[in-house]
Amino acid sequence: MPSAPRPPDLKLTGLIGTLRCAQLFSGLPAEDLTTVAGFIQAVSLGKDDYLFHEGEPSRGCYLVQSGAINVHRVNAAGKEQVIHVFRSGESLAEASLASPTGYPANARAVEPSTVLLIPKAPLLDLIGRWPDLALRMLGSMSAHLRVLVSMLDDLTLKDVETRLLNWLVKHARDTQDGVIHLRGTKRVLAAELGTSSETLSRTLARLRDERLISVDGKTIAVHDAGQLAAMLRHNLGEA
Amino acid sequence: MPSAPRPPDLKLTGLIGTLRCAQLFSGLPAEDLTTVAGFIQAVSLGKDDYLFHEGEPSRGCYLVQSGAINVHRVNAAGKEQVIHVFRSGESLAEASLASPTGYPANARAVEPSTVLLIPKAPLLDLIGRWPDLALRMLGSMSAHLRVLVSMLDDLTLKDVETRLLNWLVKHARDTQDGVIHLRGTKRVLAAELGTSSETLSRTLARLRDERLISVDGKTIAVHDAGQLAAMLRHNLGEA
DNA sequence: GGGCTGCCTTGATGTGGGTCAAAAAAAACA
DNA sequence: TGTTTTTTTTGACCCACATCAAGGCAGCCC
Repeated sequence: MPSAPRPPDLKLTGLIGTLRCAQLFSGLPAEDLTTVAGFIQAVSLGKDDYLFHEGEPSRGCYLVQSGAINVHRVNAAGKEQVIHVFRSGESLAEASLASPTGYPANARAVEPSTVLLIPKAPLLDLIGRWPDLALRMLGSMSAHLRVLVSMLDDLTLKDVETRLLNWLVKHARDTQDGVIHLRGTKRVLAAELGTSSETLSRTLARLRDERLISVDGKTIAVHDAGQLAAMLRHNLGEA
Repeated sequence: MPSAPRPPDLKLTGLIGTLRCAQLFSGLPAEDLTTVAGFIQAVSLGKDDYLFHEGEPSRGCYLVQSGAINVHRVNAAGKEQVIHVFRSGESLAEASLASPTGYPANARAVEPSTVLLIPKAPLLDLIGRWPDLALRMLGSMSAHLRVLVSMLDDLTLKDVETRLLNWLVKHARDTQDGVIHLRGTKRVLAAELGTSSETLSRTLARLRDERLISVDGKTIAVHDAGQLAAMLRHNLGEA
């Protein structure tokens, strides 16, 4: 886990910019922002480097500056279950701050990334001076809880086609033209859906053959979101 | 959701006792405890009464005083997925405090219960004056997160034999002689394990043929819990 | 007794999807 | 540019499990 040293002034300015954009710190008075920038540490990760492992005592929580961090568990059978992929501006591992048992999962960079480590002690200190921060952290954790809860929902959706439809419908809503751009590889998406890249490939092909979507590299175009949703409802209907 | 009015003085004393025992408030100075007791509201629930439903705007978070509250989701296919059963002293729905989308799940009393509603506004106010409370709430949420994460682990325990072994080992621990008495039919157990009664029957038969258990009606006798556990570990080992 | 009605068990069959293997396509690198 | 490396796609195969269907076995009540 190498950390690249950089000219402190430039670094500081960049950091403050990043912090200002993160929902965790937006609205924090400039002077506090500088304080925060003073105690955070930038960490550079190469692809597949681990940021932390399950059970390790918590050093603090993290803010993704660039790249993508895959948070996952390895279940007793040795299979990796993706919990969430965090991208720039998102914060992770808040849960570990107040937990005696260390990090609850593993975190690994899916691509070269830089992450800001926000050490535990000064952060807890800052909460005392700026209680609003606690609220934001609660908010952020409640979002994570929601992610987990929705994963549970997804996992109880039986077949891969249904899970993929669900994913497509959900993500097509975030765009206006129904064109979804994958940020990671398809293998990562497959893992997120709890399947293999082969099966994902086949399922996408099936939907393409039925003219419901078109796929080109990392771009998936949803032709008719309504139709997909109808198909999803239909799949759920018989159970 | 009827709330029973009671003599204010006695009520107050009882409340403060409850609060002092809850990990959320233990250690809070007596005067603050009184403040809290002043703004919380007791709610009495009959069996199967709902405390809140998914999506409802948050009134605040809750502390179970007596009884048991089942927090669950209903997934798209209409199946109810239990997230956790909260019992006296535990707090729930902290996540809803900082979330714009209301409660993330449903909560229903599994038996007659009394719950303390801690209204949102004054609680947020108290956090400002006593930041340690925020930490405790973070801690409590991180515990909830862990529960969810361990549920994920269970759901990914792939085959039925493994899930059944897991169930047997867990339940055999609650008895001294290793004899488990089913409370529902085998079909219900099958549903709990996420399989069909036929497959459960076959799997039980297999374990019986290997002399690991014996089955007679609603009674399952585990001959050697250690051996089952070893088998479970073995199943998990290769994958 | 002889019919019901549930639950459990066993057999036969079909299929979703995981895995191995290898070709095809894209990206990365020299 | 060609060459390696990674990703994606396809094909072949297999297995765990759901599902359908047919008996056993109880406990019922008439």
